[in-house]
Amino acid sequence: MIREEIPFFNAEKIARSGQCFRWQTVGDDGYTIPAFGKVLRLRQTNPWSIEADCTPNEWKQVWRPYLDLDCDYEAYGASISQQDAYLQAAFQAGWGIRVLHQSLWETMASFIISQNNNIPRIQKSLLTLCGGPEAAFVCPETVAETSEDTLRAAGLGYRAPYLQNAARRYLQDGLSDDLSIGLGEARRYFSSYFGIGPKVADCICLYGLGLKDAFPMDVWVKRILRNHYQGVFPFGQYEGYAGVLQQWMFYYERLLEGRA
DNA sequence: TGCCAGGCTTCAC
DNA sequence: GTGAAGCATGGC
Repeated sequence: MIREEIPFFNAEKIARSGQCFRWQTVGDDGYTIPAFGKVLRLRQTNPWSIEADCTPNEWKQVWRPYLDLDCDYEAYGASISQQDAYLQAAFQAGWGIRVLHQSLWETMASFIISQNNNIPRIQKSLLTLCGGPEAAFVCPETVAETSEDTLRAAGLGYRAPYLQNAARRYLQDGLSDDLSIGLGEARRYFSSYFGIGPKVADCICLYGLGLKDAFPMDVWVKRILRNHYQGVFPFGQYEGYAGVLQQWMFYYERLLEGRA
């Protein structure tokens, strides 16, 4: 059992932040977290500490990187302009939300399915595809060989061929979690997939590759930029971590609308 | 019941 | 390059 104090971590908000779709709640303060073929049981014992049921080695090798625990999120928050009342409020509301570093394939598949979709339905489709809440994430080999009709039956609708195509290219191009690539090249590469556009490509860069300059613009974020930034976010002030701010704003906006 | 959803492709202009 | 239509289907 791991017991650790973490200065900036809120499991409940992370689970509701729309970056992962397979976390399950257990009781009031517990979560089962499937990732990288393993399942972690994690409990938030108070606002600054957690318990997790894994070995110290697995904690260090798998879960600390996945939860991005070596990154100083307080410093990101402290850098927010005092003049930016909206972003300050989003930081307060999103306090404890870290940007998960997920497996590349899981991120690709999850966010291909997410397009023009709602979060409960994304979760349901992934549950069906993976075969259970704690099952390993469906692998690209399986998706590549599954019939399009079967994928449609999992609730993917018109996204079924997009996912199948992505699985085949992932395999053909020999992708893996070790992929090392810059943001510009990654955006161009993933946008070249049939069914992946600018938004999903940025989700892959941010959550799957840990490129924190990626800034996924979905309908919520576009609305925020319209209403609070005259349509243009000040990326220049937040070089290297604008994607983290995007995560807090996304969560905050949905919280205000009663959706988080 | 109708609108919406962590958008994208296609086609007209 | 920009804008609108069409897409599947459950959630609210």
